Amino acid sequence: MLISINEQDYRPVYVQIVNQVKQQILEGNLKPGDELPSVRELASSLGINMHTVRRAYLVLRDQKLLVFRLGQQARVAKLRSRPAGSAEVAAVIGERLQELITEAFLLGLSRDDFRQIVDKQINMRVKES
Amino acid sequence: MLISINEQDYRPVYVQIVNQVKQQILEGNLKPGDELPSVRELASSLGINMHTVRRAYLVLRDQKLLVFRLGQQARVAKLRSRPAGSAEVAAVIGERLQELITEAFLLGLSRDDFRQIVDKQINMRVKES
DNA sequence: TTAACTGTTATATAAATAATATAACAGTTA
DNA sequence: TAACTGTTATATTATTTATATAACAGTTAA
Repeated sequence: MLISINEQDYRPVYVQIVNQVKQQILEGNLKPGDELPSVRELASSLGINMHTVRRAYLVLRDQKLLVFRLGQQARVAKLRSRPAGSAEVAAVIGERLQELITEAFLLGLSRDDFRQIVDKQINMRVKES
Repeated sequence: MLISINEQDYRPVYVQIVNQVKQQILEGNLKPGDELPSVRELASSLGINMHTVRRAYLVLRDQKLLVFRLGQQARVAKLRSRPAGSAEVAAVIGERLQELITEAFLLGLSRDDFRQIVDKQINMRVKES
């Protein structure tokens, strides 16, 4: 599994891991039931502490993306669709999107520039929606 | 000027201020040359320390969005267009967008859901692009 | 000139978060 | 049994965030 730490990234290491695992799941590189590398293994390959990896996994478990069984490695959870969210989810995403749009426009991008990037990113890595 | 601190927000207070000032500039509520509230004034109205506000202002100055003159309040800078960025800017925005898209899709949104939110947010508060 | 406001600088400290370090324990698997 | 899982506990370090005080220099208006 491809996970890497970017020293330049201002975000905590464990957050970077969380995001990358999510990405892998979305891309289909990690499918429901797949085992994740053990916390010790991933930690040693990244040159970081076991507990930092564990923290990332715990976040993912809280978000129902991973499941644990005692004595076994973490696995990707069955990704049940979450129809409940739609309205609230849209609100949350919308809010975060607004900040990115602000950023983009202040950096000189136009509406169409932005929409183009959206389309590119949407079609790039996503298996199916 | 409307600035508020959200205790629930996981981000540092100074980052929240930075984002909200950017938003105000983009919305046109703050125009080039406009004075910002003094660090002491904004701090006291938010119930936080002067230096926390100052830190936010310094970030905005580094990003060329504010200008300072000794003894005077911070002002909104002339927002010169930044044609230099386009390619790299698109890359940066695209990267950040990808994470948001990942998040959205894992929460059950469809491509069209997402595009719809984009359009809504793009047209909502932006004066002109 | 004074008074009251600016941002600036310096220093110190507190609080919270992030990351590491060790160690032992319980369950799983071969 | 041996070697691997995650789990729990505790302690420590490092970094970031935020606060607290105080003094200083420039601006502005009375």
